[in-house]
Amino acid sequence: MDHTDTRESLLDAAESLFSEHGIQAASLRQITQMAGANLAAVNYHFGSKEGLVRAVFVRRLGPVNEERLRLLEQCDLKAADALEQVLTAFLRPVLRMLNEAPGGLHGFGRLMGRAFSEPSEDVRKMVFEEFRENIERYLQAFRTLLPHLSEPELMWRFHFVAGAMSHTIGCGYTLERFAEGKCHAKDPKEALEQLVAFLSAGMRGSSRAQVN
Amino acid sequence: MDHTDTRESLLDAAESLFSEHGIQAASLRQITQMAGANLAAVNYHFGSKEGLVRAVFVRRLGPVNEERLRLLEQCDLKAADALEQVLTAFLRPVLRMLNEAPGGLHGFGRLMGRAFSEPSEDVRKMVFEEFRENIERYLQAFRTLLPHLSEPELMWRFHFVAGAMSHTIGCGYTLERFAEGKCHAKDPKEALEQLVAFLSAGMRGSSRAQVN
DNA sequence: GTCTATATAGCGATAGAC
DNA sequence: GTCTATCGCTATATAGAC
Repeated sequence: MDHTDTRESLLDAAESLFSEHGIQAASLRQITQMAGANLAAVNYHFGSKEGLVRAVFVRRLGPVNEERLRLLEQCDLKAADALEQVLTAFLRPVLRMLNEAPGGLHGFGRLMGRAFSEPSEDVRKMVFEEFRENIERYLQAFRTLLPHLSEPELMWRFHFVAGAMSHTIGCGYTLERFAEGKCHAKDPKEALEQLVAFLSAGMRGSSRAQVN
Repeated sequence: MDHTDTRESLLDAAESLFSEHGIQAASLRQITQMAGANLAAVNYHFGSKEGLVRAVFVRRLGPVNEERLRLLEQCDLKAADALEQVLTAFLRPVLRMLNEAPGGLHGFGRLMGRAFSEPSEDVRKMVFEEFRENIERYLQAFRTLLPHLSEPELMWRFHFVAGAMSHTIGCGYTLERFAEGKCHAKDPKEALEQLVAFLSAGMRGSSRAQVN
């Protein structure tokens, strides 16, 4: 079998099994069996299980984060709906990727939803680094659009944006379960519309709520 | 050692190690060693590792969810800040519990943040069931307060509320990392204020954002 | 109720033939 | 680049003495 074919088969199988069972629980034996490859192939191509994990994330997140930066540059920050434009630029690439990737929300989506809270320090660090440039550039855009927000408020609100996105991606099945057909968590257009409506209002909210 | 002491020690150790290493990766050997108990004690007291996992979640979530229902009943749904009151009733019990539990955000918080996206179907089902009554009662309150929202909009927005909460609880370290001291993710008062300000604005947002 | 000892099984990684 | 075979280790679970 060709070098590239085996590599890709291993990535496909790993993504699928990491998503379904978790990174820790998916064994190299299962992965290589599903990929139709030999057990030793993982260490040959990726050095270790850790290397395979990294490659699985980078393959999907690399293009998404590049597209995010491209779309952000195309936003008109002077427009009345600039906030909606920026949020859409942030959210659409990942929703599109999940819609196109095999397995979608039930594949890489579930894995992605767990990425930030993975027990493994190495995995979390890697995913965070993959997002660092996006975070800085988008924070700067929000700072420009919402100059009345204090710096901590800005950080918190971007954190909540990430939370809503992450939850939508990783826990869509929860919404489906209690919505009983009223919502379509797997429809990227519906998800994007609902996310942008909610998050733009949240970002624009007045600085302080009364909490007793 | 007394029956209750061993049981509680096992729950404490399990909570701590599940939080740090993940449910799958924390072994009964580590847990029983930390608890000062014998390896066989887990199977004696909880039947299996699965039974121990369930007991760890129920011990913390039971009281939180009861308090949520109690606080919801005390909300004045006719007040101008009714939405803020309801959101506070939903969020405060879990933030208080995390502040008081040993380890706080780095203990049960991290475990809690992963609960909805756990690979194990059994764990997810159990956690979801633990929340079912809360979800139904709070959805009803939001339905009353925001009658202009369509049913799917209501579901989506409650989903986003859960996402922001879950992310705040489980991924506080992410906020701390990129905020570089400007936010205090572990301060329950600050977290609650920021959450309520953002989420109440999001819930009140107009129905449809323009998405091109 | 708690202990030791062990049965049974799976894991990641690697050496070395082809 | 792919294979077989195996090393060294850890896991959950349980049987049976105390």
